[in-house]
Amino acid sequence: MQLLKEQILPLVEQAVSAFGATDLPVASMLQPARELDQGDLTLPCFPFAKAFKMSPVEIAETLAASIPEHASLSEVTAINGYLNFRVSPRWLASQLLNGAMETTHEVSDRSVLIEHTSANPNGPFHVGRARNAILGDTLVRLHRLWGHDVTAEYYVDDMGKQVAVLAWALEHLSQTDVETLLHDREASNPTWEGKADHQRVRWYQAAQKLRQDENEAPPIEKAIGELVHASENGDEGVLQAFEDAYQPVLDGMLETLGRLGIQFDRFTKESRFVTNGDVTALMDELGALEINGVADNGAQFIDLGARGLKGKTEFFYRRGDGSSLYATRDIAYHRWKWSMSNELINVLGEDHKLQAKQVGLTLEELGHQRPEVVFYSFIKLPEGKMSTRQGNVVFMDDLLEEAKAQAGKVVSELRPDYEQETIDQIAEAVGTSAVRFNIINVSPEKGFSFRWEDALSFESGSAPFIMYSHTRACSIHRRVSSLESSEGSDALDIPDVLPQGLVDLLRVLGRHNDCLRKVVHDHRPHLFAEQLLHLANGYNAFYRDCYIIDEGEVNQFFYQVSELARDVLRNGMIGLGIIPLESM
RNA sequence: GGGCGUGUAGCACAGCUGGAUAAUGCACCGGCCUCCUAAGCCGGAGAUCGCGGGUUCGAAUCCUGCCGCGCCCGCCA
Repeated sequence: MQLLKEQILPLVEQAVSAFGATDLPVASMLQPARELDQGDLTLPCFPFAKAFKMSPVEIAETLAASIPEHASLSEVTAINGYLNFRVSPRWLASQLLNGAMETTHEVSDRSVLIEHTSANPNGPFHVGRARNAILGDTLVRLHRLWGHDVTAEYYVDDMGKQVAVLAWALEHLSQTDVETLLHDREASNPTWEGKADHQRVRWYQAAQKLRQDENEAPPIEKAIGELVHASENGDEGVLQAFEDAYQPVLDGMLETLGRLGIQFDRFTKESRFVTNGDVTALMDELGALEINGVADNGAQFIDLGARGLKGKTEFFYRRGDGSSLYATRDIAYHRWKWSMSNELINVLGEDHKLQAKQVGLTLEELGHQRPEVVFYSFIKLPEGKMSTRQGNVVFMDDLLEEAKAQAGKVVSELRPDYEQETIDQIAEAVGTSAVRFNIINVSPEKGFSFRWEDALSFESGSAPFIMYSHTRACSIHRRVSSLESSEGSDALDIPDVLPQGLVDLLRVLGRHNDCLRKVVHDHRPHLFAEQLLHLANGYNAFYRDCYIIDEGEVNQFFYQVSELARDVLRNGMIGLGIIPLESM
């Protein structure tokens, strides 16, 4: 609890220096207590034992006796060698209600560019890709909540083999060809008949099937190879044909993402860096580097072994025919990004780790910084990995429909008096929020198996649990507003003894911005999801212990705490992409 | 073979810049709606923190060796 630490650190430092030791890192040793029933902050005294020639238990006791009383503290105790500090709930309440949470935000003029998702536009958005989008968008939202200026960017892969395959298929295969080729596959869901991503992916899949056929493949490979080659050389006609092929697919994907509340500020096409000459200039620069190397056929690489890369150290950036590679263009893209922003964050799948390292080292070689990268492990189905090519996927569109249907069922049971339109709205909000939360709730590096039952859980550890607490606060707000014609007393009267539920809520609120700070700096949004669960839980206990409206009378102190919690909940939910409904 | 990541109750998952009784949800057992939304609240039971060594006053956390799982090791994207 930074709020408390600022107050008592000088007291603790003074008490410790009274022992005669001056250069001890008291500031970093004074830490949040893990055992919350023991206090809010703790100072383990074990490291002092040697220097002071006393037992930790004695040190803690001596220190406890020498800490003066302070408005922010209700209790200082020594237990088993720990010096524990308990915050004064009254002090905490007055701090929080007087805007302490506003001022703990970081003041910064940094502009942050977060690139995420950037999925190849070759088919509908599936759950396997969802971790990138949800993680990335949550980072965007949380940085904004913290006060950063953020640009969310999608890098459009508009010139690779995947788009070439799509373009080729749309040009050369008829609907009948496609359906014949895919006769043994599941038919496409009629719900999405009008959605281009769902339609065109069939062409893509059919082409992939043809490419596996020994007899059919050679001429197709040749044609596709020529297309790729032309695109890499900046052939505008081919690039235009590619765009015509993928843009409707991309639009369909973005529609799906929009339903999850995910939006982008900018789309940057890969081909841009080829056609504007950046890639050529980059390759010339790389060629002049000391660690540049040339292969037998004229292909060029730089040797990153001397820069700490292990394993295969040659990093190829130019083919024998002089054309660029994906990674080369990625480096050009990053140089451009550095010209736009002073902090770069990329969200990438773990399969990109090596590539990201190569790109980062190369950027450093060119005198740039490397971007920060958030890696995540793939989402699998219980049956195995998802793949658009093999058709083994759960489409996000289907997941969201199912989530909405399940949520709708719950709402109709719980609120039989609601009208259908209201039920639909709530169900949509609950469904999409639950899906986001289910994915953001676990740390990115951890493997994740998608399970319907988890994604559609609407109970305690879920988004609806948080949403529900928020609606309770909203309900109170509505009632109080309707009761009060004029504002109540202005001088706030904080009672001497506060109910436990209230104290616990204040403590959760007191830690809230500590959590957000850590989450934004370390790129670990799942910890913020956990914080919001604690906050919702804290609000529920407060709600149980404190009757804000008792026999028609509004307890102003309770109400202000409720309003603060409502505001923090709301902003936190927006930060996670959970929709803050006012009733449900 | 090499590199990176991961392994915590029946299931899922937090904690990993070393610190107290390892947190939370699901499932399981029991209690709470004549009072602000019970999608809630309270209580109970459930864990040799993958296995073996080491460092330390103290190890889920750091080091090391095994084992399981995932990803990567293209002049593909």
